[in-house]
Amino acid sequence: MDQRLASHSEDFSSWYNEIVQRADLADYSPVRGCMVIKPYGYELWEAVKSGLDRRFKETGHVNAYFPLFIPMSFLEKESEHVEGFSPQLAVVTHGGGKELEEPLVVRPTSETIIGHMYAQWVHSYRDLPLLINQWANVVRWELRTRLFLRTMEFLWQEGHTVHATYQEAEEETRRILDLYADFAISDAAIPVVLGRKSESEKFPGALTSYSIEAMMGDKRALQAGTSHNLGQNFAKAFDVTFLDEHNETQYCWGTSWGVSTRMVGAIIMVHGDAQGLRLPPLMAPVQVVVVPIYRGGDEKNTVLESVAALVRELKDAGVRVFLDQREEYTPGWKFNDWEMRGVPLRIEVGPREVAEQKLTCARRDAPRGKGKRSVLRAEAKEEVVRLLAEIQQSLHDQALAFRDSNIKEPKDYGEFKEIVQDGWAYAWWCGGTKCEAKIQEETTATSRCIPPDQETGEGRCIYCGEKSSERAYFAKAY
RNA sequence: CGGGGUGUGGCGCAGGUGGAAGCGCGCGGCGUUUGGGACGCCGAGGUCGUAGGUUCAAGUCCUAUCACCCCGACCA
Repeated sequence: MDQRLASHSEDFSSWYNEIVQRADLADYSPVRGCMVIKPYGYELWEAVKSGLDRRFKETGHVNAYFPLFIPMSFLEKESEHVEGFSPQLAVVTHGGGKELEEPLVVRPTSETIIGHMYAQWVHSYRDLPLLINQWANVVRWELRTRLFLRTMEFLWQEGHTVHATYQEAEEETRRILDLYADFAISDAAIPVVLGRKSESEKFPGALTSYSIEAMMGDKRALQAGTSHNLGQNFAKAFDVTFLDEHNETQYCWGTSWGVSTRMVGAIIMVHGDAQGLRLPPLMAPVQVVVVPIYRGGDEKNTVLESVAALVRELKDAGVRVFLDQREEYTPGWKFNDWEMRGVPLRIEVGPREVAEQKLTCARRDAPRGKGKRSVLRAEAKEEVVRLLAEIQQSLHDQALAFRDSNIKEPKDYGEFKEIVQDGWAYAWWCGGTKCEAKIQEETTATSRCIPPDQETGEGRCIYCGEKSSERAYFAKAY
């Protein structure tokens, strides 16, 4: 096998496809567009899950599970929703050897079936808010797929809440958006921008959609999470009503929000470099790999003994550490292998280290060959914990610097067109669907989101020149 | 669905004008090795995407078909 990886800077797309497979994250399935998530990749997903799940619980949400199959008629109850999703539906028409009276849709998202249940569960303002999340798989018949970024079946969480007022629903939508951003930034070390989606980019059936957007290593944008204010659309379609304090029947106000296995793709594409993955310590299945180095049998015993104590000590400190004792590979081979798998910190222990009571630590976030340093054995625990925190921060800072240096504010449309060929544009925009469609047609870039709380002001739409009160990010997106 | 490309051991590939299926990596065994992708010897592994056709003879030529990948449109 050619041991070099496709060029990160020149062929990002191939680099991504190769690294996903070579780092053992996922594999292609026999079914087009689907993927097999391998243990190392699944551990990454589990890190995403636990980071989010903890935050959901802290904000009062509980988990539940709704069925995979949804009666076709449910989808049809909300017109924008069915229009948006019908091209992407997988439909079961037969079961038990017979044609079904009503086809069952394999859920592309669960607003409808959850709306149906909520109609039965909610009666009084005292039942509100209802804050439920589910971890599930969904299916969308995508035309063009890519491991983790867009597969026909993917794993995600979908939160579905109902509230007594518009205000509460809007607050929930924004709370979750902030929660997503906090997870992305603090845990995944991905600096995201957040904001409102344009009319054409919003979720089918929503009043308002918000998203977090991240810049990948090739400067394209990736929507890494969405939060929708559904208004009363689904409540009206499914008759989700409650009696308020004045004994009057009201429709509930709903939200829904999701983050998927795509987040794993984002982690790969934001942090990866020419050598392979670079995982933020908080996400990394293996935070520290220990590579023992020895020649003869005597050395081996001494080194392994020393290393065993080190591993125990780090484990006790709560560090996810792996001892690479494989006999069939040389240390050099292991260095490359673990660099490709993105392990944040590598510790090399040979006779030299044992004799000097030291460790050699190599940071994955530093340029290749530059991150080695010597650490006193006695200070191993403290140093490792400190280094991991430093690496977490450094990966974030590198991604932030990269992102910010590739976002530019165009003065005119000519400049805009150039900017979005290789970066993001932050530009005044009238918000018009026509302008956006034209921009997409001429540049293939789309609006990513309109940040809230932007400095107020007035400008001219980058495309049509009309007076505009808001700016939006525009970029080519995945 | 439009445009481009590729199908040959597990992976990456080579196989002008038809004439006994090869190379590298990986894999198994034995031995020597081990501080940035070690080496030697032996060995296993392929109905050349599929179906037709031309021919004494097809990986190679013709026809059809399928799959996958890349670039767009749909999308988390």
